[in-house]
Amino acid sequence: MLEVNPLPLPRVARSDSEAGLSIAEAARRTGVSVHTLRYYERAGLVVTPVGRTAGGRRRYQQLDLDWIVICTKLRATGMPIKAIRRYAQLVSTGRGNEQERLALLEAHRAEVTAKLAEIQENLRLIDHKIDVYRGRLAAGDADQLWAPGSPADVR
Amino acid sequence: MLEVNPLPLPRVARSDSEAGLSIAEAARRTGVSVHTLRYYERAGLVVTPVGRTAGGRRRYQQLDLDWIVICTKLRATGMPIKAIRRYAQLVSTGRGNEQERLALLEAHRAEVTAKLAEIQENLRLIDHKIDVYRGRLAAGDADQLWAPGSPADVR
DNA sequence: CTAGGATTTCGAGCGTGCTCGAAGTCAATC
DNA sequence: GATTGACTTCGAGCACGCTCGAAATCCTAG
Repeated sequence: MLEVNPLPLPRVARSDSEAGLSIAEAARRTGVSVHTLRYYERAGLVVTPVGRTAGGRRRYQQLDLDWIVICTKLRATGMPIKAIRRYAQLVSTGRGNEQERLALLEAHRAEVTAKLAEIQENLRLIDHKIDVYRGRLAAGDADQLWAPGSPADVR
Repeated sequence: MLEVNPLPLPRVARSDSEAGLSIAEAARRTGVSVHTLRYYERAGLVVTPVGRTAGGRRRYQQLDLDWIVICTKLRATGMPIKAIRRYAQLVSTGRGNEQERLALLEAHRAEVTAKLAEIQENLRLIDHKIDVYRGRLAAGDADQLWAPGSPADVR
């Protein structure tokens, strides 16, 4: 767990609405395209509204970036946009819905582990085929152990 | 290949073009919808043309089913339709391209293992969050260890 | 022979998650 | 002020992998 870091604010006036990173810089730091950043915002994935300058430009704070990175990680596990939106809603609503957040995460976790198991299981088929082909090639093309029209296994 | 049967040749018992399973039965046995079976065929995923009755109905043999199951397993690891088509082409072309088949499988294997690693890595975030929420709920809602506006960690 | 269910082809539609483009705004520099 | 480039909104477009539908045909039961 991270420690809360209460001190590091004295430098700049924090309520300055111009403070923060441009969308291009936020994209660079999170590894997400500016298009996708805006899409995520439109899709309701943000917990707290991204700040804006007087002129309407987005200004990203560290918290925004952190949340976006969390979103990308959830996406990387296959969590659908809708589920992330729901989770974001729960988080932004604040305390009192921890039970539902937990349920959402647990449900997704179950899907991920099931998917992992499925992939791993089917990866064995690929490994097996790779072994077969390596064996065939090592033995030389002409020397076929199996007849043509042979078991599906050798395909 | 099947023989055209314009003349009465009632003798050859098993090259009967009516033999084999209906598409509905093939769907039932492979766990793939009839729509998808036809789609896979259109998409060029089949190694050998599925047989037809005189009336034009598909008749699936065991080899066809086996291949379809292989396709579903490759799909389950995330192999794109295009790659499966390429692999099917290589297989149906026959001997002499084992090197390319192997390369295709190895390339896909690399993608799968990378994807697995990524999912597993990001699953840790989910596990961590689940732990946090379980801890929070076990400690009682009112007893928050962290302040509101706390680190992204507790979201 | 007729009814009706299964199957055919092939194009269209759908859900997901971006990705792009047009037209306009903002802001820094000349 | 004018130019230039980053940024804005919002709808459209795209890639993928199915999924569906319409109209015609096949085949079996009655």
